[in-house]
Amino acid sequence: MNSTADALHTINNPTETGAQQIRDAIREAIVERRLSPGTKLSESDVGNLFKVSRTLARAALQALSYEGLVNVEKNRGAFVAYPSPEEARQIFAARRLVEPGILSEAARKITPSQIRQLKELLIEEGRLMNERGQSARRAEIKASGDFHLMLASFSGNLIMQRFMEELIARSSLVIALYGQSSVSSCGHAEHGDIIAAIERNDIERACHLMLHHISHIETDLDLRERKSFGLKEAFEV
Amino acid sequence: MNSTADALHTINNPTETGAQQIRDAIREAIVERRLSPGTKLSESDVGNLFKVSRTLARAALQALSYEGLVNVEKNRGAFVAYPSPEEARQIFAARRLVEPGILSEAARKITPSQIRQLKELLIEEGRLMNERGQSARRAEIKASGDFHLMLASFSGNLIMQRFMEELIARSSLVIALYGQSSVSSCGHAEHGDIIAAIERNDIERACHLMLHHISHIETDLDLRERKSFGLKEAFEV
DNA sequence: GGGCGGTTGATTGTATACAATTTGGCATCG
DNA sequence: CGATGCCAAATTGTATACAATCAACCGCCC
Repeated sequence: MNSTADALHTINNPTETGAQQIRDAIREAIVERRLSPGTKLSESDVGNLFKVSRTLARAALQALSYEGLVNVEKNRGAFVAYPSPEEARQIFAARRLVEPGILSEAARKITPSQIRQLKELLIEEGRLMNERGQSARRAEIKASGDFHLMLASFSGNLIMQRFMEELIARSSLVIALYGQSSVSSCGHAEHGDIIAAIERNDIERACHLMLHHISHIETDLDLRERKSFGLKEAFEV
Repeated sequence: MNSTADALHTINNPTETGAQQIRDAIREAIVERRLSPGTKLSESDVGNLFKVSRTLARAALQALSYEGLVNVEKNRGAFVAYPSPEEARQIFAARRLVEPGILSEAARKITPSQIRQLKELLIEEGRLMNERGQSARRAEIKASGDFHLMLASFSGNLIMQRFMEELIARSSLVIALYGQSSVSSCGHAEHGDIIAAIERNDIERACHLMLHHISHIETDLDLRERKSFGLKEAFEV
């Protein structure tokens, strides 16, 4: 769709072995919320869906479990992760812990061209915000995350970049589960403020804004233990 | 060996499927430097060694590649990771970025019992430092890393804990490759200073010490580009 | 009628078999 | 004698087959 954002995901090996393509496809489906948390991903089904053997399906699911997007339970199967409120809190705590540092590093070495890329992403994000439809909503979610990912890539640290990719993907899952308003919208303005602070080289301020931004996202969640998990209990009560 | 430290690694599922045991065994071998960076890990060999099929061997190697301890090259095989100087720098940059935050969080909620655990680990570390022999050296390396891992576990954030495990393991690889003096020794005193700072609740100071500690470890590396990697260039010049 | 145990079906765990790709050597040719 | 191209061995990529485990259902016994 937008080549600038997709470029962020081109950190893999040039040649992708089948399993990785499947992994990427499923991850995208999870992050874009086409697959609901808790959904069972049976190896056979995945294999049939992608026209490959269980071997590759299994490998893809294993890979996703390392990223925390899928839980595989021994002898039970793989399920789209269903983060507990506690897990959700830890994900955002982790983001508060690392994102200021990433932002500082990125801001320190950022080029005008890169600032322009950030602004383009911001515009794209705004455009999608005003569009209607599921597909636009998905793209908006993705663009919103890509802002943080782009900063991570500008930091020049591949390890932190990979970690951020994991955190952003898991955040998306959490928002899908516990998000209340269709709110990621309010994040848009904050992204703009952060860019502005970076541009005038006010790193301190940018970090401050980033922390608030992350907390705002988290505040908008309803993290009460509504574990409908055991659906039996829903009828027992 | 020492149950306190081993407890740190018991964050996995209670039931381990074969591949995970193999993964753990190989990881231990890499981290303890019984396997040199660059060593080829053929699927058949690994399978024969552990008396399992290639399927499980392959799964274990895949898992290790997600942790950055093994590189799998398409159609070429798996090799113990051979971090470039640039990768090494990024690993330590990542540690400087996250460890102060982890330390702050851990110090904030630490209990007297946990402080005692840290001290015990420190004593164990000192004991091993004065012993002779390869086996003691390995245990010392492990104990040194366990100090950081224990702090991460005390932070109460499983996500950061897992990330730290990856960083510590990869640090060990880097030290194996680029370490000069048999130096992790000097780290011992610094660990003690950090504990002391935590104990008198001087978090600011503890973080400061931690940053210096990490930098000291990195300073002791010889990160010059001796990439015999592209061996062509060795003759072109 | 309700709890209990075995049995069946489905799903995962593991091993083996086959296909594709790479690597090194050998023969051939310039 | 050196370079090039092809062939064979070895290794990885993928699919299939078999074993083990789990879940649900049914019948049985209390």
